[in-house]
Amino acid sequence: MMSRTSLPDVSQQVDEFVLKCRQEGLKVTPQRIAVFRSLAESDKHPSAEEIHSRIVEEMPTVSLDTVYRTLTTLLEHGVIRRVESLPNVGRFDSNVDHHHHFVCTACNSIQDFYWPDFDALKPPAEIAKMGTIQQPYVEFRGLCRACKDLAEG
Amino acid sequence: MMSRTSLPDVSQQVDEFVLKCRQEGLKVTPQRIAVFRSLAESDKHPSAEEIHSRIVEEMPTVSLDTVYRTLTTLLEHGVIRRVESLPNVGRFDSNVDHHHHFVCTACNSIQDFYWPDFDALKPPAEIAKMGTIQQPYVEFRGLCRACKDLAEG
DNA sequence: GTATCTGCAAATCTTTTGCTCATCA
DNA sequence: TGATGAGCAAAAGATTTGCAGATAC
Repeated sequence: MMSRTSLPDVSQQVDEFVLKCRQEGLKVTPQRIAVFRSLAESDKHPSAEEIHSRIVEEMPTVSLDTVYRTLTTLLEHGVIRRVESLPNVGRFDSNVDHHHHFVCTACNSIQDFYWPDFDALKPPAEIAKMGTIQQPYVEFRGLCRACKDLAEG
Repeated sequence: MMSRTSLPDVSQQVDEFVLKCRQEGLKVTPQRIAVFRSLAESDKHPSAEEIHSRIVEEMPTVSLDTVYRTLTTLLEHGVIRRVESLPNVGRFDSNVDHHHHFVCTACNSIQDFYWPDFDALKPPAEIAKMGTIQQPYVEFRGLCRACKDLAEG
């Protein structure tokens, strides 16, 4: 897999996006293209609000709720991704020890685990350019036992 | 570090909590104890709402905003932790390739990176009991270059 | 032509805040 | 007693939804 430190070819990404939409039975509208292009042009992992304020400049009538709806639709079709794994509700933990999480993508349950082999691993060299690590954290996303059993029926 | 697969001793944790509050100059109130105890008793990483509905049973006048305020205070003093690293605003990514993130805890910027050495690592055995992994994901939390330079003046 | 999408407005949900009274140290 | 915290109510911020008109295929 190619690293994306170099500028991605946005128009090519948009072309692929259009194809993917057709494949998925999604209508290709100017709003959807604008939302996707804005996301593809940015390396800042923007919020819905930020995407909206960026695209209103060229498309003044686009509404924020269309941006939200578009993002949700594209997420559901796997065209884009959300950085957070959990829905927007704060979740808290009285365990302040260094530990990691297994997050169930179906029921949003969270289980703690420890992983000394990971803790011993040396971060990749390119990280030094990004900043100073305070906490290395692993999240395994998947189906928990209960949800898997349910799914397999 | 001890694994917490066995039931933690909640009253001992509450005792430590009381000491920690005194150390930090925080008043020890019944509401704060109730919030902390509820969190310590749970292994479900509950939300503010869930903590509240749990403690109103024994303390009917406690308000939800007190729970929020208490959680915020305890977070600020490092007594508890929030599972998510980012504030409650959805952040999106057009890069659906397998990759990891460096998240700045000061400015919330996010940088992508790739890490084949991690991808090659075998998950700990205890994970099998938890469920089926779909995506292993690493998040390095720390200060990005810009924020670090700012902090160092 | 028709199912799907957009824009608008309003609603919902989560979290924060100002104020006043109560309480812990 | 004096600073800090709690409760109430209202506000703020993020996201979702119902509906009527518009548009992609």
